[in-house]
Amino acid sequence: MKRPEASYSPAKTRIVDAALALFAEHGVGGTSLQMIADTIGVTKAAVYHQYNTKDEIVLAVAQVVLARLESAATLAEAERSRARAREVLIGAMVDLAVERRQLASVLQRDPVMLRFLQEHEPFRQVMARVNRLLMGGASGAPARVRAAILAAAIAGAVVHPLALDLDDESLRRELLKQVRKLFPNR
Amino acid sequence: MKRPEASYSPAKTRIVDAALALFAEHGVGGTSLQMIADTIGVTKAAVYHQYNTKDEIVLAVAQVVLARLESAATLAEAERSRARAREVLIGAMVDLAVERRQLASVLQRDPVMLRFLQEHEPFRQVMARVNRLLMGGASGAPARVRAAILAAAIAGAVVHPLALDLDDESLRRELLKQVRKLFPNR
DNA sequence: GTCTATAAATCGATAGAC
DNA sequence: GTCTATCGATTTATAGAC
Repeated sequence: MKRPEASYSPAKTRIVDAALALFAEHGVGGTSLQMIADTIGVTKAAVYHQYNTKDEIVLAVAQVVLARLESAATLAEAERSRARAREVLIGAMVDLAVERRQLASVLQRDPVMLRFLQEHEPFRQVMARVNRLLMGGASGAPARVRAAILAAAIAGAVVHPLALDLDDESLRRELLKQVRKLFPNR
Repeated sequence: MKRPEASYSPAKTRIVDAALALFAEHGVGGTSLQMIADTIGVTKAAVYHQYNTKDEIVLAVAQVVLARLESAATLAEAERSRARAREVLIGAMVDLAVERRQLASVLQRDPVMLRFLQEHEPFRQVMARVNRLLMGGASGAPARVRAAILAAAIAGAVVHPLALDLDDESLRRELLKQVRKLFPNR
């Protein structure tokens, strides 16, 4: 990922925030620069002054989203056992997903964003680290499917209609509790 | 949902098939009628002769996708116990998701499609039946979160990068096995 | 940083011939 | 059913003033 030099100007921050909200609602492909400009109350030209292309905005949004995931991965990798590492990462992923529900949604569900993550090497590396941690040392079909379920469940459940009217704390607790059932050893 | 009268002409079938594939790759919002026309080798006007608006195409795709889910729900509702009904539905959902992976993906993950499902009453009714079956009679936070996890995990895991190179049978078996762990009583 | 103005391409959608 | 041709709106993107 990018260095911590990723300090954004107020203008850029407003653009990224607006883009994230719009991406969550209309999808990346269904969000135009005009919509972003209207949301923050400026013209398209002002947006283009900060980001030269739409792809750069998608990139910036992806960076914000993945930065927290990466720091969670780094924290998890510092644990002594693989089981502890996985536990820490899952906890962080649940916290992140619940705290900013639409953020997780955009990251792991939007088709355009998923393509972006696969095509940009820095993102792929973060996802590879996360996947390795979730699989906990194994590499067979059970571990792969379990990791896929974990990632999909966390990102998907928080924006499911059934979870919409749950308060954050209830959702966080239940999600963490039930997701732990997926592991055999307890 | 619509009556079984939903028999499509060859032309309409080609359009819906192409649209489904493109929706999965670029998202609904990122797919134009030109892209659909190019994929099946005709002009936009030919597409418009079958469907008067883009929304009608999205509707047709949603109908194809939800028709199988609805028949699975009907089958499940015929079971005697709620536990059996849930079991049957989950089995059908896993089969459906694995068999046509991108189909499940588009249905439950695309932001535009999700909006569509919420705004059209017939779709909402099917989803309400599915959710009721997944919750198995309960209505509290645990049941809600469990149902949300189930739906998100099944639809999301089948298109997760870690599951891409698994053959259908392995994926189906593991997914079903692990998803069952979410239930306390066994 | 933000604006007006505009270019060039593409969007969804329609008319009418075959 | 499919085509050519076109409309008006919207898209990404740029030039240049303030």
